[in-house]
Amino acid sequence: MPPRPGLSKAELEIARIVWELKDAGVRQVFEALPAGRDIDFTTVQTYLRRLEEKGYLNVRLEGRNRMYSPKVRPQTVIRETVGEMVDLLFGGETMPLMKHLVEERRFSSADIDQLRQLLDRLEGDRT
Amino acid sequence: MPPRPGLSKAELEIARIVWELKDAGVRQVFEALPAGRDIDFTTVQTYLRRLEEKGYLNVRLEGRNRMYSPKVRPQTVIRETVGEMVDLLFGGETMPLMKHLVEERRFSSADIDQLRQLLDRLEGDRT
DNA sequence: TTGACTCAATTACAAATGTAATAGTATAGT
DNA sequence: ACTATACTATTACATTTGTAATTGAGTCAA
Repeated sequence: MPPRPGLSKAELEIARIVWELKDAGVRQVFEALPAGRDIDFTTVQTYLRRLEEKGYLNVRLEGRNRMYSPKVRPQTVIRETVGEMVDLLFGGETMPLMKHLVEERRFSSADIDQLRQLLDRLEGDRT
Repeated sequence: MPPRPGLSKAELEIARIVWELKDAGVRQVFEALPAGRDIDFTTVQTYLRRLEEKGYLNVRLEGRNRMYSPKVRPQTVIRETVGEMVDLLFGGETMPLMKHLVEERRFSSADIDQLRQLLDRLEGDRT
């Protein structure tokens, strides 16, 4: 169903940086890596190239340099990735994942309130 | 942090079947595959072997046959897998994922109610 | 006892992934 | 013009993953 090959972990990590920067060359992406993420400049290059090959990024030549920008929206990638995980871990059902998250991950009271509001809005929209 | 190598998609698929069957030989796992999942018997064998090598399954000889059973609880695998995905997609924050799920995946009114109850309980327990 | 089966064990192998070295080319400073 | 810089492009390579063929050994039916 996804018209593109899936992203690997490392690719996803790099894609996120490009989403954030909107438009960036290898160097910028490289420098935007979180401190402590020890990875070679040329490795970042490879990931960016693969992201482009897979259809996730646009490339444009800025002089001699390649500038990368998002082609597929984060939301789309998120939807596909989460969907796949729900299939794999929960046989395609979302509720068990929700349950897991609510029970296993820590939420603040503010978070809980926010979630309640989300639910209210959701129900409102549907009715 | 995870003391075991991660699971690949195919391995996860097979692991889920073993969790369900509790204790099963290759043949049983093979037969428990969803109709339409076209995969060779020996491939299932390979996955089971790898799952054992990676420390996710126990093996025991039943006569001449290997019987596999879960060694790591589903909950643990789920926690690790979801955690990794949250890191990768949302920089470690759970709320954006919750938001995504609520907004992008379809929930029935019953689901929504159930979620509310979960939240109530959560808040109750904490207070 | 000889196939037909059923399993397990071994081996295979291409594609994907994580990671990088190397080589080539333009650019900017001296 | 020459060299250090900064990029790009090409190539590499081990590991993991998806998938299976092959080989060997025990078992059952005829």
